[in-house]
Amino acid sequence: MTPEHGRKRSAEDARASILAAARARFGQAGFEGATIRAIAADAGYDPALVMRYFGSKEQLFAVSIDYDLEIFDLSAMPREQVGEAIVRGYLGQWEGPDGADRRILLRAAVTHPAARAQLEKRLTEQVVGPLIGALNPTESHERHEQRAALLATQMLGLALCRYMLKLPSVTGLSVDQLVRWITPTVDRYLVGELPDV
Amino acid sequence: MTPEHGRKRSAEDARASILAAARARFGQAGFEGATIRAIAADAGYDPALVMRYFGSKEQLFAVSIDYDLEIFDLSAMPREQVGEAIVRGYLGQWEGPDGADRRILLRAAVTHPAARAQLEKRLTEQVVGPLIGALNPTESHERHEQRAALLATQMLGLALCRYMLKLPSVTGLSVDQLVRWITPTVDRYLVGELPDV
DNA sequence: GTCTATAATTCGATAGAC
DNA sequence: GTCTATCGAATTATAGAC
Repeated sequence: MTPEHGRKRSAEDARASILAAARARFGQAGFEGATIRAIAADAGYDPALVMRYFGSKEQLFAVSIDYDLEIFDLSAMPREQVGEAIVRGYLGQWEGPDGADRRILLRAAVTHPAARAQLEKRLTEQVVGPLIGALNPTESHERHEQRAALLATQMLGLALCRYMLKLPSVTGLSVDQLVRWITPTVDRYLVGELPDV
Repeated sequence: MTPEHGRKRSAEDARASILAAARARFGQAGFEGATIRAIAADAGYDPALVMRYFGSKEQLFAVSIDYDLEIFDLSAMPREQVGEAIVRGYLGQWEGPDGADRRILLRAAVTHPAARAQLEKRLTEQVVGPLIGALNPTESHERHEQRAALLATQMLGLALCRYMLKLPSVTGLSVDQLVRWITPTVDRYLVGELPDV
């Protein structure tokens, strides 16, 4: 409110509103399910405005999935508590106000190549090195990737069942129950023994 | 080959070819990504034939995801070996020739309500009772559903990462490695101790 | 800057010839 | 039974008025 000069009042507002509406639509309906028209209607602007500001549906989608992922600082934490902190922090991110942003990426990753690539990149850059590498400094990079792979199957599976598919048996569990029961798995994948085959 | 009378030669053949092509397309592109035209082209028939045989895209999709799921007989197996048998059997189904059928359901479940409902129904009917209930006859039904929920997060997450997203770190693992490392998790979810919160 | 009007595709579905 | 032709609706994207 109270714009500086009345000049370019809703220019950035419009862009922000459209982007917010786009994230919501993409997150709920996926890339092909969401339409420019619906996004524009949600934001209260004309579909042509969306094209003007973002160029194309593809570029709007690219901006929508390109958000920063805050990573917890686990350096000052005892190794025994890292697993629980990760599970609880992960669930908190999905349950919180930024959960919609996460849903976009996971839902679209199943059908849209750009989203899939982004998810893979994020896993490599933000999990393998800073998290698993830091926890197991003496292990090989190959072993780090193996741990990251196992961790991904459990964590992405959790998000898939609870926030995408909304399976009643999974949504029926409390955050505390999930943390209690899944932490041992995450601990083992993170720093536990992984016997060679 | 060698049709009985030459009469109605490719009538059933056409239906089968179309259904096979539909399963492949739905599995790769999802419900909205697949088109009647592309399915017909793959099968070598006219798009109008697809409509004639299946009525609508929705009905064709319903038939495509309505396949029987062979379940392993675990009744005669020692409880300690059940976890490994499930993980290995599960991976075998996904890796085998029927893997395409599974991909349809999981991929479409993320965006299509009918597929999501079918997946949920299958989880309830084929996992909660016959598998987990049989393994833990003295536990409550609520506890059975909790075990099924945990199992679903790990198993669906595994399929998601390996066969849908094809994350390199996960596809880079061998079946034996996955069985070795994930079985302890599955064992715990199936029959292990789940402390109350 | 914002919106109207519309072009250009693409889709599912239908009617009807052969 | 199979295919040609096409309809009607929905979509992205563009051109241009105000």
